[in-house]
Amino acid sequence: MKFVTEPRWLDDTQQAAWRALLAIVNRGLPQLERTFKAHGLLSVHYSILVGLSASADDTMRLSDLADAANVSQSRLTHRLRTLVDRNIIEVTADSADGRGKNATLTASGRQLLESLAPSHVEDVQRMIFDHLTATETANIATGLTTIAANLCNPRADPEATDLNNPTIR
Amino acid sequence: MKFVTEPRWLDDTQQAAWRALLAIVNRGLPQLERTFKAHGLLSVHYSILVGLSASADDTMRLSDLADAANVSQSRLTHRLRTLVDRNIIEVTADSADGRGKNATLTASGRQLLESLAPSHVEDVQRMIFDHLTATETANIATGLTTIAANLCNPRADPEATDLNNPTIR
DNA sequence: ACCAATTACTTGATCTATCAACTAGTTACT
DNA sequence: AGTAACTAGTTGATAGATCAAGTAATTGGT
Repeated sequence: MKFVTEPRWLDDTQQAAWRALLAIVNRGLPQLERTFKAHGLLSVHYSILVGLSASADDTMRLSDLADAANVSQSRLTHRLRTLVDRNIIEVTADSADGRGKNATLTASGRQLLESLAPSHVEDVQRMIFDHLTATETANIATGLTTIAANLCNPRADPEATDLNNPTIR
Repeated sequence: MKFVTEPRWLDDTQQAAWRALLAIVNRGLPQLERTFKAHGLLSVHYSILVGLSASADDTMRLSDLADAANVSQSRLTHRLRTLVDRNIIEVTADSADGRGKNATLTASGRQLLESLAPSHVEDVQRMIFDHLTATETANIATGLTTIAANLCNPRADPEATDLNNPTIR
């Protein structure tokens, strides 16, 4: 006798949510990419600029920036090349920690971000929020935020979960 | 005097929703990919199998299949290669329309799908729905479905919008 | 019946993502 | 102080995504 558990299939509501999410990701997001492509950039580049601009001095440690932009360090390194070459950001060695580097938004980088932002937010509004009531938006924000909060950090050690913490009393 | 409209910036709620969505896409979905990678497949492949299995006779026109899987025809063609080579699906010319082709799930293809599905839905449950109440799930389903319904079909002609239809009366 | 326009799908070039392996600097332990 | 383990970031190989251009069959207008 085998003890295989019956799969926890998605119910109709879950299916609808999941299918819709996949549609948004696979059809919607590529549309947003095109706005950036028109400027020779990717959405990753935009996320990097946004991440930096959110910092007080437009400067961030690369590892923190990767985290803010939801990308791996490797991917950040690769995508950073373009931005440095075009003088959109500058990367300097960290004086305190010889391993670390800091990325800073240049003046023209900030200018670029500010020129890109309006059309991007307009794209997002048209694609996403124009179709929702304020209540629906709030509901989605609540749910998605909860989900996002429970995603483990890609940079975090897989072993670092405390699932195996028995808490002996 | 310039007539530039002030950008429709995202409010706090919208920002939260959008940031959470990006986190789910950029951190969560790659995790799901890994389950498929363990079987030498991509999530695209899985979508293709799901699309086919949803059809009555496990058969679909390639263009319909691309639509069901939310991918371009080109991408479908490229990804189909693996599936055909491994005898997971079969592709045959359509007798009625000489241009068209039909993809069919083979017996071993269906078997593969059925072996993959349980771990995949478990992944989705753990990542998404385990963190939501039934009400939250329903709310998200409603909102995301509305958004998805308003995404234009990637296969549709960009000129085909009726925005320029003056409706002279 | 003809030919232009459209549809269905494929191809190949180019760019992007991922992953494992690598360098180098830092921390912690003894 | 010496060294093992860890952290920060880079690199390069491989594979996937995208896009424009291609082939071939079909439709529609005259």
